[in-house]
Amino acid sequence: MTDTTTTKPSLQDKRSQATRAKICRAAIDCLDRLGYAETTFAKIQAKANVSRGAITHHFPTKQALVAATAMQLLSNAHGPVDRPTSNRGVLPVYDLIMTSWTRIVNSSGGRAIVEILVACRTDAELYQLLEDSLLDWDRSNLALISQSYTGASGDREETELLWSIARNFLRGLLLHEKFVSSPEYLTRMMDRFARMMETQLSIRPIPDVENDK
Amino acid sequence: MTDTTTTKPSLQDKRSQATRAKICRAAIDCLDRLGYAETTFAKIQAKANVSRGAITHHFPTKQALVAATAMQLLSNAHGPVDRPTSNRGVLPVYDLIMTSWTRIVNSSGGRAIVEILVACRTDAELYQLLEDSLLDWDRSNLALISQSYTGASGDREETELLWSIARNFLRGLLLHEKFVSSPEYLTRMMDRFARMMETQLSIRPIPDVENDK
DNA sequence: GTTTACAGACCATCTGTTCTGTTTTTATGG
DNA sequence: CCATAAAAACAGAACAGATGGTCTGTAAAC
Repeated sequence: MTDTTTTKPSLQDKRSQATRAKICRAAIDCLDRLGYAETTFAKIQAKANVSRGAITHHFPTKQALVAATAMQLLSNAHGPVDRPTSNRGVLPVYDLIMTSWTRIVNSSGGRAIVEILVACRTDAELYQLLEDSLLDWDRSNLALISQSYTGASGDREETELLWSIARNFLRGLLLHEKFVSSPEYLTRMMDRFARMMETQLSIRPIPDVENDK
Repeated sequence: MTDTTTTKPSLQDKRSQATRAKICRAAIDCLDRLGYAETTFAKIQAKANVSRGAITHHFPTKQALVAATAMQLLSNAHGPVDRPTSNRGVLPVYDLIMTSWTRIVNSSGGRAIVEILVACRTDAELYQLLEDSLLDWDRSNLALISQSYTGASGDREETELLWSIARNFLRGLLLHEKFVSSPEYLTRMMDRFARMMETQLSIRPIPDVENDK
């Protein structure tokens, strides 16, 4: 469909991708505010200011639309791991956890992703569309982390396990957020978890850049 | 509605609560297998073998039905904390985590609860019905834990924070379960997390039962 | 005989999808 | 360069099916 060989960003493709992006952006907002079930064609249409026909033209089915939205979200979700806020060096473990929460998980996109993950559990069609992509993202995300961080044992799987644990905790926290007794309690939970992770995970010492093989 | 003063379990009340229980049981099954949105009156009706009228008689709205189901589920969700499998003494921390996963969170009821929690985030009416009950459950659950376990500092809030972290991790794990690369990886995650918790949480030493004040 | 538990028809509304036009872009050919 | 046909992007009406909620009727319990 879209030419991946970087030959020509033809006018038609540009227009097409523009509305496609508008639709996905509206979908993210709906998923965040309304949840998967209430994220309907009508709502997206109204939010994105596009016609019904435009949506159905680009996405044959609701699952296809959500799947496309998920893929776009995932590419943005490598965030604080990919580029630490300080331009040189790697984020301390404590800040990594905190930033992942505020910038990634507890954001509009992060909440949308959780809605999609939950939907995948019971929507077979959506699951099938996303299975491979999500497994790939998971792998690359873990690989990215183990480039900059390491567990006490130095084992790579150890690092990946710890980061998986952190991610799952943050996602679970999203479900609990509305039922936390006070906002400060949530802050303390985050702090306690981040301090616990500090004892298990640390920044990987400089890998001697020039002779890495 | 139901007489809480334990005066008379009248025949009518018994019949009423029987169908009510049948409906809730069917709702749990639907929530687990189909998710909140697809948990419809028709599906519940078919699964529970009751008439449409019976459902609407007991539960005026879908949110009321799900809220009632949630309350019933919560009372069962104190599980391994309440009664350890070994008849005397308290479960080791490692086993507490493992049992909570297999018996509570990753069970039909546990998955149903997560569906409800997710729905609460975007369904204002459902949230309102459950807000107080869920906060109460949270408090009593944390209180129960800090009776049998304690963190390194001995501080009660420390214990509660750690257990909250564990619960949120387990719930997050539920969302990730379908996208884990292999079942063994999930086992290793559980093991790694449980071992990490072992270093932070421990069984509270005998509280000298007679003079506790 | 009055209240409660249940039964089932009824309905307005919404949802995903399909289908038929219309406009814009692109490819073609002179 | 322009004319023109084909294809793609978009617009919006139409529709079948499902869903939550209401309403009337019936049997059981009190």
